[in-house]
Amino acid sequence: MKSEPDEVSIDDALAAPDQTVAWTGVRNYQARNFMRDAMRVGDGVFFYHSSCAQPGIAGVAEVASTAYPDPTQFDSASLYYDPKSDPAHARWMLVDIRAVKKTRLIGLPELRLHAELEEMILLKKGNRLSVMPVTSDEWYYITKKLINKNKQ
DNA sequence: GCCAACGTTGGC
DNA sequence: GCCAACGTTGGC
Repeated sequence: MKSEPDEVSIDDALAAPDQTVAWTGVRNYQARNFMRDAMRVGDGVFFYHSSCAQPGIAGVAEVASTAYPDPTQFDSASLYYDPKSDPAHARWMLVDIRAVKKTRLIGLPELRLHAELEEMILLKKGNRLSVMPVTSDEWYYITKKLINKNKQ
């Protein structure tokens, strides 16, 4: 899951009550569908920093709630306000995310070095999704071999 | 700031 | 349903 660290960084999430943040602001249907339909409480999440000097995986987190309506869509003062969303049938859903730990920054160039990861949606040309699935093979490869790699 | 890639909108 | 125009994302 991508977050702009200027908005919510892994440090911000770790500092939040219960280390948990609501994943507000997703306004893409595919990304919403992954949160609404595919995520289960306890699923592992890579916390990715985007649109910043050093984009990459910055931490590990987990899904901490089932999907519910994103409150910012109904807040006319919010950047994420969506006047077309009907409160009776909310258009945008989100999940809560609990930060587990900060990791070393694993940037895109490093991820691209590994043939085991070449099918990652994150690394596909033109991908712009802010929420996307990771296969269990990719999850274990990154958590076991990259995150826990002896400090280089 | 640039720009490729993609999603959304809306006229027809 | 098509598709041009437009807006957004996000790495560089």
